[in-house]
Parts: sequence; structure tokens; C-alpha cells
Amino acid sequence: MDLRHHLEIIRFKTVDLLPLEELEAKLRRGRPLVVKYGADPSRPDLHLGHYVNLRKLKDLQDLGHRIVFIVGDFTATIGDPSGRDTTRPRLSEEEVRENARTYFEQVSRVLDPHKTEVQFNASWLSKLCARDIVHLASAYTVARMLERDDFEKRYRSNTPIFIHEFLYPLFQGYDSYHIQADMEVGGTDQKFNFLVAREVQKHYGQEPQVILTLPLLVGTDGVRKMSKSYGNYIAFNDPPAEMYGKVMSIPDAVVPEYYSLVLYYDDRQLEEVRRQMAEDPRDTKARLAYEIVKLFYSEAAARAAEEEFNRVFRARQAPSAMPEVRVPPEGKNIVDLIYDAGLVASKSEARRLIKQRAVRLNGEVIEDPTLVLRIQEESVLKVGKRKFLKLVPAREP
RNA sequence: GGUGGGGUACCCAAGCGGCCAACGGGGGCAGACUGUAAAUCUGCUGGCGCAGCCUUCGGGGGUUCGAAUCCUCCCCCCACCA
Repeated sequence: MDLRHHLEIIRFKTVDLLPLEELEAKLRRGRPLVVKYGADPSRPDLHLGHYVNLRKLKDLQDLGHRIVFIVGDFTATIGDPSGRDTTRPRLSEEEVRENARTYFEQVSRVLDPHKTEVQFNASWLSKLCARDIVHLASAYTVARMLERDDFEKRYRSNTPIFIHEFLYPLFQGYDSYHIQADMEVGGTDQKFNFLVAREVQKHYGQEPQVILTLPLLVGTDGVRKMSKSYGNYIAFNDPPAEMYGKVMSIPDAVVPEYYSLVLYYDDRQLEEVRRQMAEDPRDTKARLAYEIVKLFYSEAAARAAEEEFNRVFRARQAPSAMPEVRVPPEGKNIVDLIYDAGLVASKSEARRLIKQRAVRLNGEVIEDPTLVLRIQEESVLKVGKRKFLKLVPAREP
């Protein structure tokens, strides 16, 4: 493959790819690049936002480059004392290892696990002594640290920044140095860290890495970036129906973005998507949902998810499968029933929902929270938009 | 180290002795409308044995018939000065 074509593949969908000349020089040597990807050991639940990065790593892997996953167990076990969240748990070694395992298992759905390396950064970072750390810290200045936009924002808004937080980018940079990274891949929010890493590598007399950043996928709210902490994410591990439903719930405006970043559509295809979006937004989004489920599961799963979705939300019928609850012959209070089934967090919440006419039995609104429910035959209880229970009369033992 | 300001529910933010389970906004949930989209309107958003009760306003102690509100000690944050 010629260099131009090779570069073309690498560049697809990237925001930053720099410095380009350095990348060309590295490629020209004909050696596989060491590509670094940082993994957060506290977040084993991968989502579509991660997928954007993994998809790019897959490209690089297919081009013959070496993917190295760095599990940040060092910082995870030290814990981050910033913020008032004193309860934030410090992960134990076993937890980190377990998280890394499930993480890697999910990664393997995109990358070839046999060609992907995993390294734990505590194995070298924990060996640094004070002298080493001072030396590392002299690779960068406070002024330049404060250039990072979230530091800058916090500085301006008088939110504390702790010294060790300045250290983290440096440690990440040290990781790059340690594995002799040629390139680091991540979201645009990582750009600063990646650039610091270049300085660190130079500081140690190593050729700096090339940085490759990808757009941040917007979450299901259509506003903020997809993130577990915002609760706006679609996880690799979401069951097909859930995944399908979540895609359907994204705002129209971001549909083309999903086509672009998740399905990897090129500009020509995207133009077509936009045209269809104007014409038939619902079906265009449905196709997106279908394709995404297919990507993570299978064609059959996608078809099933679609059918189920249409059944429940378009035809407004009960789902084909739902949790079953037995109702004793003497009946059971409706609030207790909803609460015991785990549909709500508290009985007060159950009462509230009833008051708001959000609870239906076989389509009939239940208004009385003191109701003792008795049933003769199988019934369907609907709570809110998407929670269903199948009620079964319990027979005498 | 000094001086001043501040810590209120998921987040921001009012309240500054009883009318406070705590204004308002955001977020979330629910209902109507719909394409589980957007927009809009409405309601809710600590818990329970729910017309009542219990727990909450950084933590402990105190004053008072009564405290988020006053006093006191402690912890934490911010700004300026050093």
C-alpha cells in the first residue's frame, strides 16, 4: 500500500493528526507504529463514545500497527482526592484487574485481542522515586499547565486545583515515554494531555509521539458528550432492545453525527443521510438504530429489536417479554407491588406515579394508591413510559 | 501566618428564629401532544404505616417553647495580603 493511501485511512474522521510530517517520517521507516490508547480502569462499561476511538484503533491495527492499551491502575489506586467527593472509592488491585478484564473483553468486540497488548502503568510509575518525579515535573511549566481549558476554567471560577492534578498529565506522558509510543489516540478532550506527553518524551530525549484525536460523540441527550457520569450513554453491553430504543431517543439533529462517527459513513453517504433525514426522519433514525444493533450483535438481533420497538412504542402493545410477578389470591397493594418489583426507588415514588396517572392495568389508569389489586387472569401493569410487569395470579400452593 | 467572604437537596442558588421538606433555575421523572425526536403546556422531584409522622441545610455541642437561621468549638473551600 502506498503512503498516501495509508495516510488517507489514518486520517479518516480525525480532528487532529499532527504533526503530519512526523507521522510521514515515522511511516516511511516501514516499521509498525506503537499506538497508545489509555484505558480508565474505573469505567468498565464501554459505550459508543469509546467505540469511535476503538474503530480508529481497528483501522490502525489492520494497517499492521501495534496497539498498546495502558490501564491507568496507578492513578486509580492512588485515588483522586479533588472535589468534595470524599466517598469516591479507591480501587483495590483486584478491582482494577477485574475492571481491566471486562474492559478488554468489551474491547475485543472491536479489536483483535491477539494483536492487542495491555500494560498496567503502576508497573513502572510506582517505581519512580522523588528524584525521578522532580525530574519529570521539570518537563513542563505551570503557565503551560494552566493553558489546559479545564484547569483554566477552574482557575478562573476559583475551583481548587491540586498539585497532583498537574502531575497526572505528566504521568500520562511518562507512559508514552515508557512504551515508546509513536502515536496516541483519543478524543479531542485528550489533546492537551497528548501534547504534554510529547514534551515529556522530548525531555527524556525520545522522539515525540504523533497525536490523533477523534470527535467526541454526543450523548443521547443530544447536548453533552456521551459519558457514563451524565447517564446519556449507549453501552456495548446494553441488550439489543435497549440499544435500539436509546438510539431512537436521540434528537434528530444528531442523527447524521451518529451515522458519521459510529457507522463511519463518508461524506458522500452522509449527504444522502441528511437528505433522507429531511424527508423521513423517523425511518432514517430507525435504520441507524438497526445498523448499530447489528454492529454489536447481529442482523437477527437487530430485526428482533426493531420489531419489539414497533410493537411497544408504535403499536403501544405490551412487550413480548417482561418480568413476572405473582399476585396472591387475597390481593396485594398496588404501591407495594410496584415497589417490590423494583420498578421504583421508593414507595413515595410509586405513589407519585399513581397520582400522576402513570400507572395502568391492562390499559386502565389506576388512580387509587390504596388499591388492593386482585386478579383473575394474567394482566399487564404499565408504569410510566417503559416499565412493564406481567401479573400472574398465584395459585394456592 | 493575617484579613475578609463562604459551605443549603442531583447541580446552581435563595432563605438568615416559627408561615421551611426549605423560593427560583437546571437536570430528571410523569401526563397531554408525538416519530420513546424537537418544541410546547401541566404536574411532580427526602422517606414512611402518607389528611399524620420521621430524617435533612459541612460536623459536634449549646441557647430557645421552637433553629437552615442565634452562640460556641471543629472541619473544609475561596479571595486578597504575606
